[in-house]
Amino acid sequence: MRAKGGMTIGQAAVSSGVPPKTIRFYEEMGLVKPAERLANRYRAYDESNLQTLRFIRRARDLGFSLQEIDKLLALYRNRRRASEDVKRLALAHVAQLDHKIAELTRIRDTLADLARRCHGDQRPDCPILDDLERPRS
Amino acid sequence: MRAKGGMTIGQAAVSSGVPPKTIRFYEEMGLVKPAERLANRYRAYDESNLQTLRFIRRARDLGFSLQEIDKLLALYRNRRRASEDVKRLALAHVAQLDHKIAELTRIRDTLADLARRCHGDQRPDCPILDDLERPRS
DNA sequence: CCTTGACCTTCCAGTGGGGGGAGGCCATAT
DNA sequence: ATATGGCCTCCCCCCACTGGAAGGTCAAGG
Repeated sequence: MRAKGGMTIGQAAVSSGVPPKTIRFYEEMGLVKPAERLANRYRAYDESNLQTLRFIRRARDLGFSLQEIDKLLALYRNRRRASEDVKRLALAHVAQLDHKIAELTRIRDTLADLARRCHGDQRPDCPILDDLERPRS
Repeated sequence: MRAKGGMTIGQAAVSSGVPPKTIRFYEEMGLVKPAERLANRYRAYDESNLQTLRFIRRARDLGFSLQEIDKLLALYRNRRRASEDVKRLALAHVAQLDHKIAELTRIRDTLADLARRCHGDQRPDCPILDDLERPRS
């Protein structure tokens, strides 16, 4: 079954860190181009495909969306890219992250404060429920 | 159409901050009990329903999942609840938030560092793409 | 009386990023 | 010959909604 540099989807999954289901999903979404097929219809992957999958995996770990990754891949493959374009994408994502972190932190502090003021005993009085119940103007 | 304390789903939506679609969704999910119906099959809401919807809205704003809100609502309605139980739910959620914030912050710092080291000009060299390309052990 | 427009109703589909599992083919080891 | 296990496609599920289509209901205006 195995050609010289070829591997099945399972091998590619182990080697790239992207599960088989997810690889098929990326193919269906058009994020990666359809894999070559062996005579038995099994998908075949080589080092080049693997590199792409690892790239995607790392980008996902850094929180990029699949849309953003699509753009990153285009830049990655374009030898005449301007690093300016990559940097702009990255900084936009940093800004998104900052926004999300700020939002979660605000929520976290509010909730921690409410919890701090809650006795946490057998009595029913609870500032947390009081807050949830209180109508907002 | 309007009974004394009754309002339509649209009025309830404005007054609670929960959109009509979402109210129906909560009903279908069993998070709120099915609304009373008028003769014309329109859902009817009173102050009590409104209080529940505002409670849910606030809890969602604080990042609780619908499952968690279901538990919070049960505690809210139980006059013999122990504030301990509410506090435990809240602190578990704070812990989740802390975990998420730490993760996002780690990603943010990694990405900001890569972007800082990228020239961001017309040249193709880019530490960000270099990082994404690099195989992980 | 009729139309318009703003409501309301139900049902279906899609979002993002996959996971689980059915039912069937293929490859290898016993 | 058969038992495993990997691969194939296909469809459904998750979360928490959101949008849209098709149709019922109601008040106001001409």
